[in-house]
Amino acid sequence: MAKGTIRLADVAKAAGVSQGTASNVFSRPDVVREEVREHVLETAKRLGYAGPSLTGRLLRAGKVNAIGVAAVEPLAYFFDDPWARALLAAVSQVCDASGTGLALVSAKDRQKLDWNIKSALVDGFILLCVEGGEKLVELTRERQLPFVALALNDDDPSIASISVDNLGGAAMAARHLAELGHRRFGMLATELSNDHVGPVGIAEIERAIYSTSRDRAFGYWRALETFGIVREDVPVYETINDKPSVEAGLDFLFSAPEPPTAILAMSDNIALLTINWLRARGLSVPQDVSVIGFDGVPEGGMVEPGLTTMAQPFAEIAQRAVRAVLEDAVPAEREMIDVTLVVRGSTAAPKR
Amino acid sequence: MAKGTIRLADVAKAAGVSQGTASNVFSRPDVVREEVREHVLETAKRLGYAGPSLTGRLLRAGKVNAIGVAAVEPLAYFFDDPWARALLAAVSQVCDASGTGLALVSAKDRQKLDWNIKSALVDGFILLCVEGGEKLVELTRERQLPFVALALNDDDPSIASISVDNLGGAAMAARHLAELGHRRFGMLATELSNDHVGPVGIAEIERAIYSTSRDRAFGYWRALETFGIVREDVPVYETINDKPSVEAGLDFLFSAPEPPTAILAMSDNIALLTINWLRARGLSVPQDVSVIGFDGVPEGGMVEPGLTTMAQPFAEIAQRAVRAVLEDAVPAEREMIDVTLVVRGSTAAPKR
DNA sequence: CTCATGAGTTGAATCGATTCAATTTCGATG
DNA sequence: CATCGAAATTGAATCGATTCAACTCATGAG
Repeated sequence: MAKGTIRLADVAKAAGVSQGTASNVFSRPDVVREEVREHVLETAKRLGYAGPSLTGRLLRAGKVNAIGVAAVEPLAYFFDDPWARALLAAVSQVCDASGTGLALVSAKDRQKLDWNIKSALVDGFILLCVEGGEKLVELTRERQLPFVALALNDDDPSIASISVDNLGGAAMAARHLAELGHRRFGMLATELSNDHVGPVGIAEIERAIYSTSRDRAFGYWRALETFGIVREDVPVYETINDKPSVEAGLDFLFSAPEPPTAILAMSDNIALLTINWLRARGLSVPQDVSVIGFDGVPEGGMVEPGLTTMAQPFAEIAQRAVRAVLEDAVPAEREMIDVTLVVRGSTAAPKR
Repeated sequence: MAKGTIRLADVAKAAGVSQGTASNVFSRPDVVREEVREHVLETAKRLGYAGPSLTGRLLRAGKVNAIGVAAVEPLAYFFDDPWARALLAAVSQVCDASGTGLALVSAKDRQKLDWNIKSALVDGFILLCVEGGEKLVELTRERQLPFVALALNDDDPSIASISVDNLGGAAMAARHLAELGHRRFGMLATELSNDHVGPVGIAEIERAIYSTSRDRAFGYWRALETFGIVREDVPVYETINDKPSVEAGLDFLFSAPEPPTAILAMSDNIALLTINWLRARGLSVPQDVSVIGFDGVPEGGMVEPGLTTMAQPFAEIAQRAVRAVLEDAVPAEREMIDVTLVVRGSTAAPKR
C-alpha cells in the first residue's frame, strides 16, 4: 500500500491525531486516553506499522541501551576461551537482568579493531585486556564513551579498571600446596613477554611486561618463601596458554632429575591441559602430582578430578563492570577484587 | 569550550567550511581537496570531536551494520551450550570477515524477549530455534526485519530457514554402528515434547512436536531396519539434554537384561555425558560400549577417546545464515544441509 | 457564573549527520 | 580571450521519532 515504510507520522495522520500523541501512545502509553490509544494502536496494526524506529528514537534519546565487550582477538575468542566465556556468561546475566543489550566487538588486526570500536552502537565498553590492552584502551578513548578495563596489564591511574588480586591469590594458592606438604614445585606461566615461550629465569620475570603474570609469579614466590623455598628452586616455564606450549613446559619440568610434586598453573586452562598430560603419562592426579589453577572457570568443576583453583568472582566482576559503564565510570576508579581458594580433587598431600 | 559535545556543525563552522564538506571529510574523504581535508581534520582534533555520531549517520543510512542472534534462552546460553557456542563461533568468524557487528539477543521469559527483539539495533536476525522456535519467529516477524531460522522445528514454508539433514545424518550414524557389527542399541533422545522425560514408545515419537528429534529417530530406525533390527527392539529414552535426565536414561537403558552395546545419542552433549557415565561405571568406551553423537561440537574432539559423531558444517551454516540475513533472505527459501560422519575413538566393533 | 485545576492533546523545534542539486572555482582548450 | 568541463564546495532538505510549552476543554469549587 504505502510507498515506503510506514512512519509514525503516517499512523498519526491515519488515526487523526497529532504526531506527538501518536508518539506517546508508544513510549508513554499512560499519558494518553485509553480510547485514543486503542484507536491509534489499531490503526498502526492495520497499516502494518513496525513500531517506533529505533534509530529515530535513538537520535533523540542519545542512548543505545547496550554495552560492547571488546578484545584484541578474533570474535570467536569470546566463545572459545574459557576465561572469556565465563566472564561473558556473567556479564550477559547482568545485562539480561537490567535489560541492557550486549554487542561483541573485536578484531585481531588493529585496522579493523579500530573501525569496529568506532562504529559499535553501544553506550560504553568493557575491555578485555588480556593482550594488547593499551592499544585497546587508546582506541576506545577516542570514542569518548565510558569504559572499564578488565585484567589490564598496566597501572595507569587515569584508566578505570577492575582487576583481581593476582598477588594475594597466587600466594594463597602456593600456601595451600605448601601446607599440604609439597616442597618441589613447577610453575607454568601465562605470557610474560611478547613472542616468547620456554624456561625463564627470575630476572626475566621481574621485568615482565604483563603485570598479571608477573604478579602471580611474585605471589607464588612470596608464599613459598615463608616455607623456606627460594625462587631459585622453582623452575618456571613460560607458555602462551595453549596446548603445545603447555606440553612443552611439562616436558621441561618433568625431565628434571627431581620432578615437581605440585604444579602452579597461572590459568585453569593450563591446569586442565596439565592434568590431561599427566594422565596420559600414567601419572595420577592428585596422588602423584597436585595441580592448582587460577581463574575458576566452570570447566574446572566438571572434570574428574575437579580442579583446585583460585576462583575469580565472575558475577561480581561483571556486576561492577556493567554498572561502571552504565553509570559513566569515574575514570580514576581502580578496583581490586579478591579471589577465593576453591579446593577440589586435583590437590592433595604428596605421596610419602 | 563548547557547551555540550562537539557536533559536526561545530567543526564545520570552526574550520570555515560548509557542513556538507565537513561530512565528506569523514565519510567520503576522497572527494574533498587534501588541503581542506587536513585542515578540517586538524580542527576536529583540536576541538576534541569524537567522529561522526553513529546515530545521526544511522538515521540517514538506515543500516546498522550488525546482526542479532536470538534465542529463547537466557543470554548465558550462548556461552554455555556447546552447540550454540560452536555455531556462534562460526557466525562470529563470518561477521568478523565481513565487518558486520554481532549483537546477542535473548531472554527466557516472553515479555523480556519481546522487548529485547523489538529494541535490538540490528539489520536482521539469526534465530536459534532450539526451543520455543515458533514464539521466536512470531516475535521477530513483527519487527519486519530479515531473519533466518536455524534448527527450526517446523515446516512452515513461509519462514526462511536453514537446517541440517537430520534424517539422513541419523541414518548414517546408525549404519556406521550396524556395519561395525552392533545389534543391540539404545537411543537417548533430545526433546520430543514439552516437559516430558522418560522412556518413550514408537507412537509418541511419531507424534513428537519437535521435528528435529523426530527426524533423527526416524533416521536411526530407517538404517537399522535395513539390518533387520526393528524399532520395537530399540529402547528410547527422552532427555532434556542435561546431566540428570541423561543419567536417568542410562540407568534405564543399562538396567535391561540385555543392555545395549551401542548408544545412539541425539546430541554430542548427551554423548559426552554418556561417555562419562559409562567410564564411572567401569565400562570402557569403545571396548564395552560404542557411543555416537550428533552435532560435531569441538569438545567432541578434545576428549579421550574422541567422540564419533555426525558433524554439522558450522562454518557453512554460519556463512549462509549471515548472507541470507544481510541480503534480505528470500522468505520462501528453505535450505537443507548435509552432515558428515566423523569417526573418532568412541565407536568400534562390539566385543565378541 | 467565574475561575482554577488538571488531564489530554497539539505543533513545532530538535537530535546529528548525509545527500544532492546547484553553484563556484579553476585549468585547459579552441 | 571566451568557453567548456571537471572538481570542489555549499546550503537546504531529509531521515523518524521525542519533547515540551502552549492550548483546549471538562469538571468542581467558591
